[in-house]
Amino acid sequence: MPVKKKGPPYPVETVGLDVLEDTLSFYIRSINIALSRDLDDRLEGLDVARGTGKITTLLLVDSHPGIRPSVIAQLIMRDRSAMGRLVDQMIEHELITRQAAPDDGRAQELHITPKGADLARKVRKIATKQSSDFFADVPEKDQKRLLDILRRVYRRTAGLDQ
Amino acid sequence: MPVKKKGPPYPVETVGLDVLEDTLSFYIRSINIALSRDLDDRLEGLDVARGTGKITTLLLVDSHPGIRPSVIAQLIMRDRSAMGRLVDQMIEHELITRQAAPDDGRAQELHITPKGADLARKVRKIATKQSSDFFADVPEKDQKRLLDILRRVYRRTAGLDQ
DNA sequence: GCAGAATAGTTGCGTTTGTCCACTAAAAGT
DNA sequence: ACTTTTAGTGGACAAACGCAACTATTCTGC
Repeated sequence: MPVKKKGPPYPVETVGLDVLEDTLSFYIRSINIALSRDLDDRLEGLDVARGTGKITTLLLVDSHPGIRPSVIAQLIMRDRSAMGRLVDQMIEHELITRQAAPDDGRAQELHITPKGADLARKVRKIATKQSSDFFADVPEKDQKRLLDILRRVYRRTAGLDQ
Repeated sequence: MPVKKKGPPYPVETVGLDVLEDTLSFYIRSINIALSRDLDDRLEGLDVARGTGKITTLLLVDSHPGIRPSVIAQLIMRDRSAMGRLVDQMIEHELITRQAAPDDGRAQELHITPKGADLARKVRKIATKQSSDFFADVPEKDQKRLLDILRRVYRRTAGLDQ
């Protein structure tokens, strides 16, 4: 007579995910969590940690001198108040500077500092490496495909197209 | 002589995303934000709102009677304390119940309540609909492909394979 | 040139969320 | 028996985000 094994009624490996099994959003959400953790680890101590929007901001300011907070806000899908706080932080860390836009009294222009430019260089390396590490065992072709699809979805969602 | 137009130095539609342009993680993160918001809207008032892990928990408990908190925790990539609080909440809302596992004094078994089962039905509809709505303009074939790829990445990340 | 609408940014507030750590109890390993 | 591992709990803490209200500036239409 077979002995009834102990242990959870549903061992993790065997649990079906119900309808979520076929739901893109579930995977996106989950992978996002893992991705964020992994990235945070790699950014250890780089005063750009918890890099939800800091990274994008840093890179954008670096490659688009004078870019405005509200533009970045839209790209990273945050509201202006959240963006403002982000900018405050980064100024505090001396990564960027803020000045009034010469031609529009309401707006600001952001610029990178030397320290910020330095960090941007490092971050670029880290970000690309993490992305390729993380998806390393996905065949090259699929990665490209994935990238294309997601880019399109993103652009539409962020209101960049049409 | 062309008049210098006013407006941001870099209009949103034209901003390049620097290296992030080709970084899967960036898109995943961004799409995740949009996806979460959209889902929250659709769950308006369904006391499973802010559905980071609630939805998965609800569906899993519904389809796997007696499943253990720690198993769910691993699937949704949370630590046990976060999971515990989640369970508390859901019990509060009378969606699930908690009882000691008969064969293991440390463990618990979760079961769905009628109210929870009801909600699960609704949530299943909503979750699948949102996922297909959101990715509606991605060709069917790509969706399948995307799903396959992401599922594999997820399973590996959650430690379900190997 | 003026009134009203729209836009950029700031601030306060509240809420949520999650992580870290320490602790208890039970089970498994040796 | 002794030690290690696993399941779950509870507290403290921090960070992040969104909403709403408010100011200042610019734009639109008349």
